[in-house]
Amino acid sequence: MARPSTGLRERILDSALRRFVRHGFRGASLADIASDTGCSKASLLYHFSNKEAILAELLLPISREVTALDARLGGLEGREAAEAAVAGFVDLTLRFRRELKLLFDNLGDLDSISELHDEFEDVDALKRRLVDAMAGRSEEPLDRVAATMTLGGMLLTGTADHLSFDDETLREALTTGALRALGRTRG
Amino acid sequence: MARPSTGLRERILDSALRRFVRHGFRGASLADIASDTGCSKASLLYHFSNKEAILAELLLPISREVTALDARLGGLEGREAAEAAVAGFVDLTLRFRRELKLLFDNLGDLDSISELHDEFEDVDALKRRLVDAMAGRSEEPLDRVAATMTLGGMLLTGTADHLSFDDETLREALTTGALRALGRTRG
DNA sequence: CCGGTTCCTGTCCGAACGGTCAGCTTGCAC
DNA sequence: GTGCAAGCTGACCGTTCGGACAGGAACCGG
Repeated sequence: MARPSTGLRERILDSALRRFVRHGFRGASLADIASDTGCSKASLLYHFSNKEAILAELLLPISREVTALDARLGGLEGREAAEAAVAGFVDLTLRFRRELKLLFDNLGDLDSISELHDEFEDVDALKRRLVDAMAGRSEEPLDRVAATMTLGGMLLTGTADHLSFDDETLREALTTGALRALGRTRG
Repeated sequence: MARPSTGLRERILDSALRRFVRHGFRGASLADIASDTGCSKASLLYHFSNKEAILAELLLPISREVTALDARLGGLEGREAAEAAVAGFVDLTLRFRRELKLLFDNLGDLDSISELHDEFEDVDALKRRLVDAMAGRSEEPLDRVAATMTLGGMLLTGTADHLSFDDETLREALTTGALRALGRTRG
């Protein structure tokens, strides 16, 4: 179970990510993560000041990427916004499959985690802006629902164990499906 | 907060559903639900044998409906299967918005809840069959990804607070979006 | 050989959890 | 009035959780 050769800290993050995604932040206990890693619970808390710090470190990279994507989309309108949002989100989905699910599945818990407040202040508002861009700034129900569907689909697709396709196939399928749902067939 | 006029049991279920959806089954405590309902924690456990029994009762109606839908789709193939799956799932989404999210968000916890085993034995397999039908029994990556996207979109849409459309508008938008994503434009 | 730092752990603790139980109140049948 | 069942509760219990802490082992510069 334990592979003492690699850094313990990295192995802790790896176990924690797996446990968090599977059982949720609250559902995964430090004892679980410790036994999965092959070290003691006290050892976790030597490397990380507390449980939230582990989550914060797992979400740090993707939080930066999501924020950057949000900023990039800020100046775009209509079709440009929609296509850029889809492309950007597909990219994030592929690069951070599990982290993305972790982020959005635990939205409710996040605002009680002070350490993450510096990174993204309001994840819910961020989500709304992403949906807004994906809908091409349209207020039409169909566009907004399609955008929400697309976002939800990405999250589910990223961690669906029954979708064992390689990255490029998945990217192609996600992009095509999203643009279709949004009524913006490619070309 | 408390409305003593209505039956306490119904109010408990109502509070529990809200709390479970917002914080997850594990994340919502009996004390939370009790204070939300306006009664004591002991009172909850007078009406329900334990915490899981509350969840079981909340999920009972939708579990029947999902199982029925699954059975109905069993004999269909191709385009028929896909369209029936979309129509059926859109219907479920509209009728059980929060319950549907509750069901799929807590898949991991469900198999440790013995009381629900009689209703649906393997929720994960059920989900896979639904995706299979929605993909029109196709093995193509695009179809399967689109089906997964559609399913994920329904779940997110059902509880998205920023989609305040009436039922018929939402039904139309969900159906159209799903069929588009699946490459089966209506007609 | 020695003092210090780094890494790691066993053990303990308070808080929060789900759940139990004796007992209180109310209402109703007789 | 009396007995009894239903509805409800405060107080309590065992377990599990996140976290604190003192100390051991290994390494290293002097």
